[in-house]
Amino acid sequence: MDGNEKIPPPPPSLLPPLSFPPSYNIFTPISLPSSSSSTSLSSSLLQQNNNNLPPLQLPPTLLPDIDWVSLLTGGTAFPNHRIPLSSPDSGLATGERRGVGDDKDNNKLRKRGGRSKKVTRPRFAFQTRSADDILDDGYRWRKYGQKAVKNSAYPRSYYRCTYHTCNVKKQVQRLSKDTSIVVTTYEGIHNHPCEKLMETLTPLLKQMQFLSRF
DNA sequence: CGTGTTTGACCTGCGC
DNA sequence: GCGCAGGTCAAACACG
Repeated sequence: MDGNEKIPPPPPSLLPPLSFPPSYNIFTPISLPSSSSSTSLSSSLLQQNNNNLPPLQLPPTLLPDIDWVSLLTGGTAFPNHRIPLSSPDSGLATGERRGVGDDKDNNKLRKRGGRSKKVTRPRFAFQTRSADDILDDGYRWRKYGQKAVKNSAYPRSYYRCTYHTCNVKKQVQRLSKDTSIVVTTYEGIHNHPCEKLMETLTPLLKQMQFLSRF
């Protein structure tokens, strides 16, 4: 892992198109409440969506400030919309359980499941108008749960990043009031580069390095 | 066989 | 204290 690699921030005009299927529209980030449990977070998020749905389909020029360096090195793409909910630590919410390997020593008392009392990881959400529930963000995700949500005809799906040292999770839920809108909530920050983006960018960066010698 | 999905059970926090 | 709702686990299963 070399998140310290010096990757120059590519100018937006040189950015490769993200590999979103044609059905995707531009996403709209949603500011999450700064201090709340995950429960109220979810409900307030839905409330916002139901009552005050911001207009989607932002033109590309109005994309929110995306921190491409952070994105490529394992950070979040939306620093201005990231809401740190508590002190930045290793990132596990209270009562949350990691994989078998890292909690067997001193966390035996932790039980599985349960709602997180305090979310200590940065969370950010955005809406996507899409026919597909899962948008290809370049990372690999493993689904670990699905739950029916009250007052919603559609279940909420829970995903975890499959990178072995990465504990980023995301929730995906389709709005019942507007079934064309998918709300994706990310929790945590990737500690590894986005493979797909790096694949796309590597030739570009090499070319830039080559050209910069002249 | 490795990887990812499905799904019922289990656990916890919160509101009443 | 109890019930509900949300979040997670893990065995079983599917698929390439």
